[in-house]
Amino acid sequence: MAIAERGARPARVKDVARLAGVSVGTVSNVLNGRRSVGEEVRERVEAAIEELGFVRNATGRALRTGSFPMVGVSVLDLTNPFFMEAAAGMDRRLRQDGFVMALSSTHSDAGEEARTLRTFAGQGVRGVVVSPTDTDLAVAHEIAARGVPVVLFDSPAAPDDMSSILADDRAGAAMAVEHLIGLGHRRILFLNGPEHQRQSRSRLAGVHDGIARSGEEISLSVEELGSFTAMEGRAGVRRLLVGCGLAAPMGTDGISVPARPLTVEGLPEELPTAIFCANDLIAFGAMTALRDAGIRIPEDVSLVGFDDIEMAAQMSVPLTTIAQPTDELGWVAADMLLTEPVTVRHETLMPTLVRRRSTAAPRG
Amino acid sequence: MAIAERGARPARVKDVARLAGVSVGTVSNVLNGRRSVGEEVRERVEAAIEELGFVRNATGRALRTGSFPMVGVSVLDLTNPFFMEAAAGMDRRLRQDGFVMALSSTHSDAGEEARTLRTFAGQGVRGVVVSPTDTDLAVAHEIAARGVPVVLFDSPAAPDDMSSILADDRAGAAMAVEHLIGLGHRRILFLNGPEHQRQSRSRLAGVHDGIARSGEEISLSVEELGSFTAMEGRAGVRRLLVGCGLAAPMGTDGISVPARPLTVEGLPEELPTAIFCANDLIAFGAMTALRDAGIRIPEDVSLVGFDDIEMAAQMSVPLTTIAQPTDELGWVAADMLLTEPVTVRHETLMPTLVRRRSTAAPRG
DNA sequence: CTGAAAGCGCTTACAG
DNA sequence: CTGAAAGCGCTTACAG
Repeated sequence: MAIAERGARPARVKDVARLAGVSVGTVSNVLNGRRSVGEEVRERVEAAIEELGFVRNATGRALRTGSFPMVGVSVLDLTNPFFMEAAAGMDRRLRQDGFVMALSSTHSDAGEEARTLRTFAGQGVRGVVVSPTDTDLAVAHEIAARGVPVVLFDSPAAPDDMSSILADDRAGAAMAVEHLIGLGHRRILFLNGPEHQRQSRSRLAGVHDGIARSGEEISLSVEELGSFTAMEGRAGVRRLLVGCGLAAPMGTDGISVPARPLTVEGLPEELPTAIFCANDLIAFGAMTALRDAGIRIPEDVSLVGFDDIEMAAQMSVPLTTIAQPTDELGWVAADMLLTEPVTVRHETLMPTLVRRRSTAAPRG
Repeated sequence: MAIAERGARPARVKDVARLAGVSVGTVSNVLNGRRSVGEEVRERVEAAIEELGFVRNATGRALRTGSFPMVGVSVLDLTNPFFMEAAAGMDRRLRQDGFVMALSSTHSDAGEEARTLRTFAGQGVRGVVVSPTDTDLAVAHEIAARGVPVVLFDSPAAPDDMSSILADDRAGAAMAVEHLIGLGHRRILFLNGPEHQRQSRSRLAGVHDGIARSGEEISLSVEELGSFTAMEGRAGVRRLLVGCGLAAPMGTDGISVPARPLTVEGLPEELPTAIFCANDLIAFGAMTALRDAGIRIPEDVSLVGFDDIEMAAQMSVPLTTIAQPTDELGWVAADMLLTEPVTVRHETLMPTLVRRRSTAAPRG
């Protein structure tokens, strides 16, 4: 049996009006509290609504008012914990106003992003929050020009027709490096994400800031990974260890080779005493690779992440990291689209250092 | 400047019709390919659409056709990797048909779930997929009766007005236990989720199936955790270790106390040789706690998870686990709502064992 | 093959 | 304070 055939036709304003003995305009007025309605009439209408189980049809309303109670959210990857924690914050804010969150993943593909944004616009969303694939904001500008408010998420301010919100990555990265330098580290590796992503560039700048500000002589090496993932972090550290003769090359099956036993005295000079990872997922992979090689955290190598996703506190060595105010970032992004009048705004939130157990003074 | 004031008014069918010199009905016909339209006329209309950058307004369309190109998805927790990987599968299927996914988290609260479902229904969604909070499906039935197709996700078949899709948890759990018994394990701990969740009960039944089928004498202990999280898994193993005298109690700050050194001979008899965790997150926490105590995986204790979330392969010891066809589960759930005619269907998919490095023959 | 008209469910000036 | 009517953008019988 086809589902569509089931079920009683739901009640409409017209049905409510008839039952209450008033006009549909009056029903609408009590629904919206727009004009003063007589006490007695209001009660009759409310009783009718109750009796019929009437739920206002959002489509009809949207057609009239021009906007559907929905906000579109376009993210790069649905399975990225940082985005999802931010999405949870947006959801919280949107629910307050009875809005719905339309969520779609672009898989970092600009074409998919364009499709998604246009679909949202065609559906009369109240606004769109987009974590942009790259710096080409053409389609975002296009829908903004069509009157759809957009907020750029985790992205810097763009020319005046769109809002933006992000954490200060540069300052956060500087904090991480200053923390390490403060502990006494002088040989530091920065495992960065791909350079074409804005976050990578900002965090690298912050690393240099931190070093400059410390006034210390720091030996810094930077490795650019292909993505912000655990797999890349693991492979990156593995390459480093192979280079130092501390591990055999990765098996072709992608499963790492068991570590050789290792004594502390055996750690070569080239090995950094601290690794700063551009996000927690990279740090997670790095931790695995270090552990495979029998290198202890933080005794042999200190590790710092970025984001403070939920998992960070649960890792086998709880991770010291730069915490983004992730939930708040999401909440504010949604709020920018809901509080009237909707204007172009730019917000930068401050990250904070969260000390856990993966950092300590360097060995030796 | 308020954003709402910006931008040119977007083109409507009327504008296209005027430019092409035809009626709006004809424009609609070429848009929907419903009736044969003259070749020359079609070209004129298409040119006009192109020139005006016309995008069909989904709200007007929805009001007329009765359904908005959107599917509502209600999950228990937006930051749960299993749900998000499933949501990615739904998103993939929905995008194919230009549908949008409205995603909302109920935080396992029945009241929130009711609100979410009613909101979706009021928005004229094509259908709803819901991962139900508990066994009270009253509101799901309510919207089904109002004509909104619903599919129960990760939930068993309900009485005939709703579709359902899930993996066979019971069979999966049996596989896990049979794998361990096959390796020679006879003392097994099952770290289960809360008993009020259907998954926990099914997986426990599967554990018993596996033991019964093996014909071996197995010493099984079962510990029920408060939730399917890493934190709970970690705490559960920690309690076990404290009970065996292998670890100091957890510090009040929630940070575990450093492990005491431990020799293999020192492992007490009461310690299970294998732990089966009701999901990968629990296994992740268990791994951390074991590592803290200096217990090796798999040499001292074997560990099996459930779900095969992305992280499973990246853990410090890559996790042997029962893989749910998560993406497919999501894809099929969405497909059930999109392929016409929409009928009530029930699907059960089979999980599979994925062997990685966290299981081996027992010590001794 | 094409057009004119009705209508989906709601909100909002406009009269009264 | 309340009602009648117009109209948001589209689709679809119904005529021609």
